[in-house]
Amino acid sequence: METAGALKSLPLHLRKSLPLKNELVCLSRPQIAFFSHNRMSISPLIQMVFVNGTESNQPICTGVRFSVICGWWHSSMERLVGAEGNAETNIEEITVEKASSSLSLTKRIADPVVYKLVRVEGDGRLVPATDDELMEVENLLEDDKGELPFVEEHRYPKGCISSDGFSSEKAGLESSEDMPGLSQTENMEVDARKLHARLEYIGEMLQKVKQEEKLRLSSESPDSSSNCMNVDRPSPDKHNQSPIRHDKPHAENPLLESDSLQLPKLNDPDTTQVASAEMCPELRGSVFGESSASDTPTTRKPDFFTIKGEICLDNLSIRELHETFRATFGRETSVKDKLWLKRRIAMGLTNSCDVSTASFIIKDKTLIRKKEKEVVSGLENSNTADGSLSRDEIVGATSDDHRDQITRLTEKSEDRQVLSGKRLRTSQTEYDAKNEVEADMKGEYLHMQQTGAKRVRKPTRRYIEELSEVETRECSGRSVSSFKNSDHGQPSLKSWARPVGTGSVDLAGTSVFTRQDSLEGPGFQIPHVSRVRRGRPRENFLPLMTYHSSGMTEKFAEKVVGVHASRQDGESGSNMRALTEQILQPTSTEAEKESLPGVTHTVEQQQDLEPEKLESSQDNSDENLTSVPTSKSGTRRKHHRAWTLGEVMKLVDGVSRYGAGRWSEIKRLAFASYTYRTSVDLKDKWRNLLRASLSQAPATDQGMKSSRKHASIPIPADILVRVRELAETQSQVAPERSSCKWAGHSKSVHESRSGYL
DNA sequence: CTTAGGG
DNA sequence: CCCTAAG
Repeated sequence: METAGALKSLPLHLRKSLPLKNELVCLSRPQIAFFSHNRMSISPLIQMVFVNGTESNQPICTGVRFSVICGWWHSSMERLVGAEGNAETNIEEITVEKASSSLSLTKRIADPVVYKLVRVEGDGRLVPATDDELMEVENLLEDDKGELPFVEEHRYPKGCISSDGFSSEKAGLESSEDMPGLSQTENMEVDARKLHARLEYIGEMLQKVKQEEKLRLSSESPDSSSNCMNVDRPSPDKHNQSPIRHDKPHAENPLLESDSLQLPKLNDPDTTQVASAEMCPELRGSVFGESSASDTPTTRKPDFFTIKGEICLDNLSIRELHETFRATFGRETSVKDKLWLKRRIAMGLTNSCDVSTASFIIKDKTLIRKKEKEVVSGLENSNTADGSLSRDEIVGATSDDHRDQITRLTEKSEDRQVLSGKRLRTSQTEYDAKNEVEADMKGEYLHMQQTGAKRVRKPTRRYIEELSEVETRECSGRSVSSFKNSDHGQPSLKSWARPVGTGSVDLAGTSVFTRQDSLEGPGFQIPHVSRVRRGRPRENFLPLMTYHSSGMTEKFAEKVVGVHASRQDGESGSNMRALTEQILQPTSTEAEKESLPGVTHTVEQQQDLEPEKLESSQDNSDENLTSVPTSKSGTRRKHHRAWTLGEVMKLVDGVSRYGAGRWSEIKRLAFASYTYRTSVDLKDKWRNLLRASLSQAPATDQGMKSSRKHASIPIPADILVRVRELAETQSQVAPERSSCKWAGHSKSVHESRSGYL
């Protein structure tokens, strides 16, 4: 249902939505598109689908399947996916024999291509990408936007990409620059015009939205909402074949869409108010003030829309931002993060990825940087007078340098403070840490010189103890909020309104949260949907989580469980850890639920190489349950994944080939296809195997191998034997490593050592 | 980041 | 599996 709707309503001009322009060659013919991107972090499940939005509501989806090959993005491009309006129906797959077949398709597809990011489910259904996925892609693309030339809307089928046509080599990427196409200037002019048109359009949209909101606030008349969005845009670019036009018919009734779409209620006043109130207190005024001043809803121009062509995103409420977003990109968003929205819109409007600023006033397609004007003047000046965008800005130098520069120089602006605050803070802490380390090292060095002893492994400090330390430090000190934000670039997160500990943690729930409140104040936040903006998706936001729960967990543990004192005691540690997990559990679950409505978000990547038939079934079965590599949802414990026989054999094989201890190599070479087995896992498993083989050594060839109660995989004796043999071999080859290792288990280390010496 | 080891 | 210390 939703899927179909989303697909149908696809007049989405998503091209603006994704800063793909640098990386994505988007042709009028749908068959050519590629991701010339040297990144691999996007889940292979994310695919680009080009949709030709015809007025007849019969979109034709043409998809390019992207896959990760050798860690590079590579469009395998062997097929198009055609879809009738209803995405529920099975999608017939049309194999395309490269360039020639395009003709038939092109006939039907004359309109500009718009595209939408979707996932293709296992059964072939197209599911609109979640905003998370979108963000993922965006973040990716933002990262190295500078690497590629701006290639846009070539008219040539030349780009028809064979799977090896654009290898992942950078040389391949650069070649895109040489692609025949529009001259850059021409291209940009066109683009500028489009932008202009869009801008005006958006202005009016916003007006309408405002009016509508007022109407809605004053009288809950339902028909007003349906009317008000009928925008009669005086298209200013009649001479221009702007794609906007094609968006128009669909954009006429966005409200209807918004109701039917999967997106969370835009109309929910609670959402809006809460969000605006909590995230940007300074904006409350605009929200409320506007509602009170709603007497002439007909023609009065909203405050924020001061001059034609100038939009101040800063003053917009979430809802308005949503509308703006939709007007800009032609699609909905459920993201409630204002900063994000503003950035995205700004990106779309300025056609630039460089919206590092935090003040979003868009004028004439350029971002007005409030306080940075002087500083970045060079950059600003590079914008040509006619509003076309300078290449520098688009393809600009390394974005990070740039950004940092800006950031450092402008720490005054209120808004920006968060952003720069983060940066400064990190660098500060880094600095501190470095110093500390240095001091540490010095101390240790001295110590070593004095004693001349070997470096001794410090007694492991369990993490739970560290947490308690953190807490005490926190109690005495301060700077809680800063820490909280330290890992997400976005200052304003969704605040966690509802109590987390609903179900399972009832006991703890109350005391826990009151306590937390007393520590942190009401702004207790949990980074449940937070995105790590840069870098690969991380799985360890555990530090964050544990941080949040640190205070409570420990106290709770002490009080309720009665584990007392003796932090060194292992049991206490594990208990608390269990508690931690228990408490954290509902949180992440909730988070998942919230941001992935209805879609089975299988994070597990679909392997190109099917691991092995032995475990393939098993893989599929618990694929959904397994780990949580997504950047959000955090790290729950990895779902225990039983080692299959095949894996064990592979491991043994790997050890025999590369030697025990070369876990990373084994992982790389033998376990490349098993994403879920880390080198550490291998090591652990080997250890266990070793142990098993030892314990069974005396009584080998018995049938007892399977008699283990919960041995998920009864390791065949022969394998164990082989393990033992291997172990011995290894020990001979590399004695110090393995001999001590397993000799130490049964015998005293001393003994084995002497034997070796 | 990788390895080793303890839990 | 998870976590940490040590290279």
